Amino acid sequence: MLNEFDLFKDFLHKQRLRWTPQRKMILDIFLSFEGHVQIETLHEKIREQDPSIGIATLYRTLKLLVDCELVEAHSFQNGKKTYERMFHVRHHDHLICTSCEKTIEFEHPLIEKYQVEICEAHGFTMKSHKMELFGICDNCRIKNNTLSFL
Amino acid sequence: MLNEFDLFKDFLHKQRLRWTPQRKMILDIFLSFEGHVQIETLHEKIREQDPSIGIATLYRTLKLLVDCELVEAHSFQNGKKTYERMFHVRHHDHLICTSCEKTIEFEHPLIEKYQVEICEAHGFTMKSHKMELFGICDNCRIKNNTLSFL
DNA sequence: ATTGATATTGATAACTGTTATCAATATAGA
DNA sequence: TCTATATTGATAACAGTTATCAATATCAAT
Repeated sequence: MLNEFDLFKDFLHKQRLRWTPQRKMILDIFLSFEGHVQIETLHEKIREQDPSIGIATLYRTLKLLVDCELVEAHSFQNGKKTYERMFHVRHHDHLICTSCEKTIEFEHPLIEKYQVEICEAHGFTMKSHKMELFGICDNCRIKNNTLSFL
Repeated sequence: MLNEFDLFKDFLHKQRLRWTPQRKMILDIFLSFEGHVQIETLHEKIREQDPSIGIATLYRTLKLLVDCELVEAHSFQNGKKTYERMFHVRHHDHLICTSCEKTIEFEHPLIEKYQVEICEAHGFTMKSHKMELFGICDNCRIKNNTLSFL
């Protein structure tokens, strides 16, 4: 059974790149997080373990991990990128309460199917997708109704 | 019938901010584009009409337009933001090429229907949603295949 | 129309996240 | 062990964006 380390090693080997302690440590620490991770968060954790590792190496290694498709990069409004594990993780979407920020994860096979169809119809090869539904959850709705009498 | 200019004026007035020729011109030029517009594109067009307008004013005005919900800001991998008209525009989702960043807008009524169902099933009242499909467009796929023979 | 408080402007310095440069060092195949 | 070369950390450079500031424009009150 393949794991991320073997996949990364293979990838490096095929590209005639090298397996180094720094790359091992960065992958190790990256995998210790779940969901979207920021460079800053990774950098802090890495410094704890070994302050001698430079920030450039972190960026370089993440780029390699993206190249070998173990990791996906996302951009957000504040200009910072986040990195997300892509291997051995089941895809899911998010339902987000705009009032209390509670999030629920869900999957919907039919929606996934249509997404692929849409991509194909436009000549795209789909790599990933992101769907976020924003609304008001039961709790908040009831709370708001109650408060509106005040 | 309200238009963008009136809405923006109202918004500024309520916030005790001022209606200026620069703000008018920037909104005017922004509306002359469709879909996603980059700061750079706007800046070029503005310089044609009035080279004295500074880039800072452009950024400031766009921020105001986002605040009053006439415009939505998006971030992409290359670190640049794009701005999208949000008023008098039918809701749509995005298909984004991760290679050349081309975006295509689409709608899918069935997906919208399922989204509502999912929200209801979790006791949410849906307010809005965002769906982005990431992939490789035809052009980039062909280009990459060709280059891989070199 | 004039006034005056203050919001806005353009120029540009500063800032932030990321990438490129480079000399010293580490890696891995022979 | 040896050697070609990939990698490293420090830091300069870079790009997009935001903050600063003195001069100017706006607009409500007069």
